[in-house]
Order: sequence, then C-alpha cells, then structure tokens
Amino acid sequence: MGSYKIGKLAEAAGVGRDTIRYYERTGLLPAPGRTAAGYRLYSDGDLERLNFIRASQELGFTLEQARQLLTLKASDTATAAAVLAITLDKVREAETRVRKLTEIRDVLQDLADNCPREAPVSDCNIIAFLAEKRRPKK
Amino acid sequence: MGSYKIGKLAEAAGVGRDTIRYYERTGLLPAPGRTAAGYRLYSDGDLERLNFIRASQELGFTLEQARQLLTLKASDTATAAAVLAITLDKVREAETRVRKLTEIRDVLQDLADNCPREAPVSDCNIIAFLAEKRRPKK
DNA sequence: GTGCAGGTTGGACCATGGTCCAAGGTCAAG
DNA sequence: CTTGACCTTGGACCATGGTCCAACCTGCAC
Repeated sequence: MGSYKIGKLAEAAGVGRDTIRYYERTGLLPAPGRTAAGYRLYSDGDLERLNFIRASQELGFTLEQARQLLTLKASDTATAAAVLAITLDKVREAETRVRKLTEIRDVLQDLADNCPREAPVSDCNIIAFLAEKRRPKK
Repeated sequence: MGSYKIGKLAEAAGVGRDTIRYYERTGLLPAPGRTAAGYRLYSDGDLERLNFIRASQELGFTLEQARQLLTLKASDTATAAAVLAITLDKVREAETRVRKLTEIRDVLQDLADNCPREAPVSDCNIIAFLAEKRRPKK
C-alpha cells in the first residue's frame, strides 16, 4: 500500500519525474491527489498504470495505443477482441517494417561485400549505386 | 543541360518545394544561383545531388548520413573504406532493429494466438501480460 | 493592364516522447 | 534557523524531416 511522491514513483517505475508529469499532461496518467503543500501523491495503482504503459512501449505500442489499451482495460463492456485488434495491427506493422528493413540490409550488405575498400571514392560501388539509382517514379 | 526553377526541380525529383528549401537551409543542397528576380536556378548537377539524397534515404540513411556520403563523394582523397564504414554501421543498425522487431512480433503473435476473443477484457491475456510484466530492473 | 501560376521570405507548426530550466515553495536534519 | 533534498509551475528546447502560412514579387498570356 504505497503512497509515493513523484520522485519515489519515478524511481520505482524507472522513469524520470518529468516523464510522469508529461504523462499527466497528456492524459495518460490521471491527475493524482495532492498533499497540503501541493505535492503529487501516488498510489500503487498509479505505479501499476505506469508499469503497464512502459510494458506497452516495450512491445512497440505508442503512448496513444497504450492509452487505448488502458481504456479497454478499464472498460466493463469491451471484449478481448478489441485488444486483439490493436495487437494484430501492431503485428502487421512489425512485419512490414521487418520486411523493409531486411530488404535494405540485404542491399547494403551486398554493396558492402563488393566494396573496393582501398580504391578512391570515385570507384566506390556504393556511391555509384546511390548516384545511379533511378527514382521509382513518384 | 537543364536549368530549373524550384518547382521544376521539385517535380523532377519527386519532392516538395519546401523540402528543397529545407535541404538548402540545412546545407544539404548548396545555395543555387538566382535569376535577376531572385528565383533559384538549379542545374542537372543539383538534380543529381537531390536524387542521391533520396536514394540514400530509401536505403535508410538519415539526412546527416547522406550529407556525409556526399562529402565523401566529393573528396579526392577519401577511399571507399570511409563509405563502407558508414554502410556497415547502417547494416548493423538494421540487423539490431530487425532482431528487436522480430522478437516483439513473436511475442505479440503468440499473445494474439491465445487471445480469448469473445471474453471480457478482464480475461484478456494480452492485458494481463502488460499488467504483470516486470520492469527489467533498470 | 489584369489575371494567374509561379517564385520569395521568415517563422510557425506537425508528430513523437520526452528533457531541461529558472524561480520559487516545503520539509526534515543538524 | 540554515542547509539540502525534494517538490511546484510554465515554458522552452531536443531530434527528425519536413509542411504550411501570409504577404509579397515576377513573368507570361490574354
């Protein structure tokens, strides 16, 4: 049953104070109670919420998506299907990005393999490739 | 032997006018000549430079790296090894990102596969996963 | 000479996810 | 009663890669 001031919460969650205030500003964390002196006072529930947000980020969700997930989590009418939909979007996005990145890596690796290291840049295949590549029209 | 005003260059390269002026501001494109009226006048060399930049971007290089590549391209003392170094950095970066993204995708896919679609969110495994994941003590 | 498509500038603004700062208030220890 | 650690606020600033705006100028067609 903790009750934290912002510094303790930040430490417990492994984020900066400013990050917590930033989350509050953007509505990701609810405005907490205050002490008489105006200090923010957080509960274990706030810590859990913060941990949830960080876990979401680690799985590639944006803060906006974390916000959506938190809203669903708090809903008593939504079904898991709504969460699944967001998750599947993320899966597809990850797949698209993996495909593109892999393709790029392959091209670069191939160029690197054929690079005449000791030659002057004027003979560099990589530079030549970049200079000659035709824009895939629009 | 073209001589373009900014609109023509933008069209030829498939970018916006503002992008060209932005590149000029950031030193990526040299300040071009001007007509008597102050209109920017570009040459085929400028178009090639712009195409080079776009090609670099498509291979995942940042504008800063494109700038470095252009500097090397114009050097008469540098060797291909310098270009290779930048390229290999990018390859490694791509590999790191692919690994992370793949891992994320796998976790998400696994969660999705086990999602009890019709159940209330309170029974959603994805939400449970996010809520329980412990911060890798940082 | 009038209209319209193009050009010019400086500066604000976008998303994303924060980070940093100054000036000041609060609280416990010594 | 001072020191130091902690808290408060509003607002500026960071990187990245642009995009958009108003207010104005130019050049060509009709």
